[in-house]
Amino acid sequence: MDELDRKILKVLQKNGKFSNVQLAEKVALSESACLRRVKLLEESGIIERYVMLVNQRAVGLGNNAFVRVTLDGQQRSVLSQFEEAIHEVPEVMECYMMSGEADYLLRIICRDNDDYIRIHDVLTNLPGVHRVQTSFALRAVVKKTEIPL
Amino acid sequence: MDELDRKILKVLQKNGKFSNVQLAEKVALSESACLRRVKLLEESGIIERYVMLVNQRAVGLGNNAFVRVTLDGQQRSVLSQFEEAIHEVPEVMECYMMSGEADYLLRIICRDNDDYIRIHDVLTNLPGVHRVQTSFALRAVVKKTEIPL
DNA sequence: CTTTAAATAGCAATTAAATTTCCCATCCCT
DNA sequence: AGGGATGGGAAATTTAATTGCTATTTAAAG
Repeated sequence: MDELDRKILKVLQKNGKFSNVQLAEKVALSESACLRRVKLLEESGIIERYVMLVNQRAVGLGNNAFVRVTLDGQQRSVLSQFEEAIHEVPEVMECYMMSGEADYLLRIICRDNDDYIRIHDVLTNLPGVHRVQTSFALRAVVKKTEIPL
Repeated sequence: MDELDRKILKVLQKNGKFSNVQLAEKVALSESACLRRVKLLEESGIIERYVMLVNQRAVGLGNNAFVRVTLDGQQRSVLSQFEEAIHEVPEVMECYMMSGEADYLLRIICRDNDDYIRIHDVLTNLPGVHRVQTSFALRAVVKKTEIPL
């Protein structure tokens, strides 16, 4: 990964729709060389995938809630049962196993209060869940997918 | 937004690289009709943008930390100064204004402990910052960009 | 330093594919 | 029945991906 690769990644992180031709121009490289590099980045797994981003607000899912989950215990079986189950909850956008107080931290999205109640209920009844505590986001100040290179 | 639009969004959220031809086939629609719908979704702002996702781990930024920030006060000027400044910190992937305890919750990415110390220092010295408390993610269990439709 | 080998860039031509446009048909709601 | 919205098909245009080869650069070894 040299400077050119970083340049390519930066451009594509901003706009994944650029054609190889456009990209080549932006990074000041020939088309063939540029394509070669992109392919390598894809194969190496540095480039994970290309996606389209939907505006949460525009589809009525503008509310973000952070949920701290504590489990009944920390045995491997309890954890993996919970983790398997959490994958199936579509409103969970992120789920991290945490150090400190709670066992997991989730970001979930919801339409409104009633919707949250429904999801809260789902979470509460997931296997191994002991306690869930929620904090609501009032506003998203920063929301990026571009990682600094 | 009817069922067809949702179908289109679902497909494109999974893979933003599909050509209109491929997409049309997947959602069982003619190319022209499909293109028309995508254009409308783009213009309406429901489709926000297309991006390439980099594998955090693969570039050495595999650590996620959650930082709760409390400010000196809640006057509009304090908030907006902080918010403006936080935009300039590249390691901050998400920043939400929160209800409850802390004023803001951030997700930041870092290389390692030393890197975190550096970033912590940056955050601490942002305008208006009173206190920062960090929790580390030990592992990412779920990390999605697809919102349920 | 100089030589050599490997890696990477550039160029150009080919091949293939996708976007866009236009018009007509159809469906649906009032 | 009428009008608005949406779908289908196909042609025309534009654009991009891919390839093979040569030149150049880089890095390592002598």
